[in-house]
Amino acid sequence: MSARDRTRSSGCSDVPPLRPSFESRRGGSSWRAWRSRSYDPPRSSSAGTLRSPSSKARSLGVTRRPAWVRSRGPRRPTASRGRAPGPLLSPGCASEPSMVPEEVSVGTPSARSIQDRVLEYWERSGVVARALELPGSGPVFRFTEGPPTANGAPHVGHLCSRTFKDLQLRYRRMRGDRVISMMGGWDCHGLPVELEIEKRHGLKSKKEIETYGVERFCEECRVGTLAVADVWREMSRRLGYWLDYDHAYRTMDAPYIESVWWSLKTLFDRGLLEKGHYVLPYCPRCETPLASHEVAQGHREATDPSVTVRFPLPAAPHPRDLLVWTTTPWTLPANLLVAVRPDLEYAVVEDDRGGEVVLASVAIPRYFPGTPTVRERMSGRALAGQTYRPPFDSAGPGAGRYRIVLDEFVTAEDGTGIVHVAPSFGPEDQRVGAREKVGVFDPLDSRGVFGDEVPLVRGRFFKAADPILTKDLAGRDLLFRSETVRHTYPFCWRCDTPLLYRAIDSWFVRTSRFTEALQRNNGTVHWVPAHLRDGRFGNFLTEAKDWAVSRNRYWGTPLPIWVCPQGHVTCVGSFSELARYNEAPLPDGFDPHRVQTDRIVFPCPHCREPSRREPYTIDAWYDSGSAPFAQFHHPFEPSAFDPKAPLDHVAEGLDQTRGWFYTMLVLSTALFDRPAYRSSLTHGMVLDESGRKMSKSKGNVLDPIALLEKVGADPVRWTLLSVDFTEPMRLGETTIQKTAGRTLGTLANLVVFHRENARADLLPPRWVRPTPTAVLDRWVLSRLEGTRVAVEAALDSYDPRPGVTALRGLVDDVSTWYVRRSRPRFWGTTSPEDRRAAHDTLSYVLLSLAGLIAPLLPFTAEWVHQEVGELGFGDRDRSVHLAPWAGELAARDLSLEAGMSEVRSLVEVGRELRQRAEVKARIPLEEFVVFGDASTALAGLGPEGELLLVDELNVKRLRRRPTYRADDFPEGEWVVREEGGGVLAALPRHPTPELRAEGLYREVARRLQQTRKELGLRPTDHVELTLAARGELFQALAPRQDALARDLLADRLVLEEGMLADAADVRRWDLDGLEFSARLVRRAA
RNA sequence: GGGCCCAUAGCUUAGUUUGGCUGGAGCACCCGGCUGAUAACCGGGAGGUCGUCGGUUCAAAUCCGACUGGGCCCA
Repeated sequence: MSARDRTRSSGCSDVPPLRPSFESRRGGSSWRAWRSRSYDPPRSSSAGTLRSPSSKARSLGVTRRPAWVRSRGPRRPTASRGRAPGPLLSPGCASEPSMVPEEVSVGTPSARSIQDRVLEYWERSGVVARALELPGSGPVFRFTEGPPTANGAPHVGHLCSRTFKDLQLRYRRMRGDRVISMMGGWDCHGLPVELEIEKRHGLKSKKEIETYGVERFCEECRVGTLAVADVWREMSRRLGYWLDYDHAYRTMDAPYIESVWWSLKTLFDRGLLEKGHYVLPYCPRCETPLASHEVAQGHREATDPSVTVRFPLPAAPHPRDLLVWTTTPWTLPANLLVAVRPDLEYAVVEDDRGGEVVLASVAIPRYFPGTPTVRERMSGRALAGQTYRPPFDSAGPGAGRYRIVLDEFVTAEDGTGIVHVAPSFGPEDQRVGAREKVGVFDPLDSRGVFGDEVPLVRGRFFKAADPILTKDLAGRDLLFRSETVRHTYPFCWRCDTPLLYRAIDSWFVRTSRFTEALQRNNGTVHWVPAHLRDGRFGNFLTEAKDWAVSRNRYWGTPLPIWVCPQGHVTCVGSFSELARYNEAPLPDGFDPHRVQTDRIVFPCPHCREPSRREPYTIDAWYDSGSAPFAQFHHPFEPSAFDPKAPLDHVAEGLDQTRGWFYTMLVLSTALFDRPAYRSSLTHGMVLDESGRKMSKSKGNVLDPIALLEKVGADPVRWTLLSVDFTEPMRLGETTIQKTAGRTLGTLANLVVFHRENARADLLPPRWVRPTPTAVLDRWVLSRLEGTRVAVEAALDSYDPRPGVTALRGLVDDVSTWYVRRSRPRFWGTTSPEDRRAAHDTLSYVLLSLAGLIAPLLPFTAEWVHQEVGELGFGDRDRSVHLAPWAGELAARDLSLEAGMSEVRSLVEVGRELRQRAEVKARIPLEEFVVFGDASTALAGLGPEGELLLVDELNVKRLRRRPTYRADDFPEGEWVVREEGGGVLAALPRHPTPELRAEGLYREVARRLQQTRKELGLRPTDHVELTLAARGELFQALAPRQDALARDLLADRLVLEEGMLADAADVRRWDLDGLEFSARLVRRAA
């Protein structure tokens, strides 16, 4: 099935209205039926979201406000208990005391249990597939999943890139963009796969592979390549990374390869694909050259020999030797020339055995401690042309060999300023050798082993030859100095074998011919972080070297180039073209991989002599760089691919600047003359918690699936979004708990609060925009809208961090101010209308918030959406991830937000004053006085603002005064807070006796409530209470017996002066010296 | 040797583009409060040479330069 078919088959016509409309579901039996459906217990036992209520837990919810208890309807049974719901009361009956045994959901579910429940819902209801099939009606958003190597296990770094990719995909889907495409992808070719198979069969070289059988080998590669695909899918599932894995593209599929062939042919036709014989990094184990971006992945610290060798000058009047420095003694048998820098000064220095040595003047201190005798000084130019005796005679005589030549590449920063040139083993060496026409000499075979030309080390691996050669030089008195050096040396990025540079036949993409176009195209890319564009990545482009794309290997896209004995080159760009050249149809089910393709020998279109395929495969990075078009089998099938349109977004780790980001840019520039992507997000490496790189040898590798399993996906996501992801970041359980726990925990608590309070009498959730009047409501909605704007701007600009900061602030404000200040409203202490308003506002805020966090925290968002929206995880069409992105959510009122900030800072001032006056919060004070500007700012919020302050500070009234006069607030009676040279606010030092009594009453009531709770009483249980107190406490309680009886649901209350005699059921308290005791028993029903 | 980036409290960070009120948060810590979000919530406190030095400026975490430490890349 083609991608196009997939898009068409989405069955979009039956997609329901996206925004769940509560109104349309209200009323009548459908509402009730829908609700009861929501009680269906989760099927999976692990999906229990809510802890089983313990006996203690069930007893919570004791009340001191009977009115509230009476107004409260039946609670929902806990889902985890799986019981059928009790009879549902209509809203009209809700004011009657419930006859249904109450069960209380206690505690806030963990991120883990939320995740389990949500995953279960998504999978049961097919939400993922539905989201991926959303047709979209907006602009096209182009995306390509960078194909991971399908046989390497994912690591935690992949969690990072996938979090960023997923949030864009979710956001764009919610915006209604047509996302092209969400296909998963697998990078199936190349050394990683081959290595795996080699290991499995103990194959150690290409020769052994050939013996084993190339066809068998490739077949095993094919089968083995997706061995860990399931691990990747499981990681994605747990992370909530939604991608179409059922239709993932695979770089080994014939249509994919055909597209790659098309691109190679296009490059070939444009003269950008050519064969050359150049010095390349070469892996002797894999027996193939590598590209520079592959080498860049494998530099490592290593210890190597550092030898300085005498190259005698036979023509000199005295014994005189050139001093030549190298860290690769094994290249010395291949030496053909020595190079010096023309304008550099060289010196002839007396050595300690009466001879002379030649080296750069600046290098003398490196080799001679004191002040050696310098016999002569000359420029490098003057040395040129002299011949020397090579350290080994392996290469034999040849025209122009063993001369001193001039070249600017020589420096004297290290070594002696005299460089040995082995044209087969270094890029500069090759250039110089070619210029001097001395030919090449390469004594190594394809496995890096010395052959007969160097008997001393015949059969030795090149690295193993170093000590033998060095020892031999020493024996012949040619070793001037022998040390070791620690430096970075390249190793094969897959098999960890030390690489060597050697001249070899290879096919090249002539990247160096279009570096300007690469830079131009890169210049249009929106990079996050921005500095990469002109910094690291930009610099890399200016130095782009030709790309060696051919590999002397087996399992890969075969290079579609056939050559005849006359040297005519035919590049084949499609399967049908191949059949045409071959003058016969291709076999059914043609597999373009090596064995079948290698068999095809066709008559050369120029001379009819047999053309055979160049026996190379290509760099797997070329495969992945082709993904944007090859996943669509472009240009062979009509598809959503547009040659003119770059991808809108890519996101990967920093290492991919050299990898996928680079090869995509090269190919898009060469093929389509445009950038490959409009925006690119790059994240740093993920380190362990102590900041070390994760590595197997250190044993600090975090398994991504285990991590998700343990702490949950959203905490991981939130952590990655909260830290500076552009730099290396530490990640581990502790970090995640610390970083993500707060916001996610608070949000979950808000939802639970909403369930336990706002929804208590079956007020339906509020999906539509409320029209608030209360100042708190207007304020929180304004904050919500501000947050929406910030999140949207952040996601639009591909850097989610400002949005994350804004969301964190909103959650904090809703919890610590809106809900806290609105609590009495929620339990109906104010008025039914106000209660409704608070409920509507909170449910609207939470539902809207669910939408805003949906791209970032898909699990939490779904849970909030389902819980607050009372959807019960029942309706597959009403996932938050099928809902559209919100437009304007509420009116923004910046002066209101500023005024509220003023109130909140005044509250802090008031609390500070209370603390200084040493009056507990529970004891009311007469008034709070505010002066000057603060007073004016407060006035802007009107009486409601004052009320917030009065309530929060537990004072009887607020007084606003334009100025402070010391006489009015004597120090003995007032505490004041100064600020900016004036007095900001004042608070009485002492409560009035009446207020103190009121406070004492509340102290006692609170402790008795606690006792109710401890005795396991339910909120509706009535009690009998006997209470005894002395002195001031008795005086405070005596006039408040009715209130106490009401608050505690005490049908009988006896208050005595004195203390109750000790007994098992008598409790005593001591309030700072004021004692009281009580007997509280449950009244028989 | 060249280039890019990072450095704010014990930890994670906002503020740096566009210089300006005593540099904000959260976690952890200490003290206190609340007890119908409770293995939660709230307040207060302590904790900062904004890596170091120098420059520009009336004014620098913010702009410029050098250095130190760390990360990455190239050679």
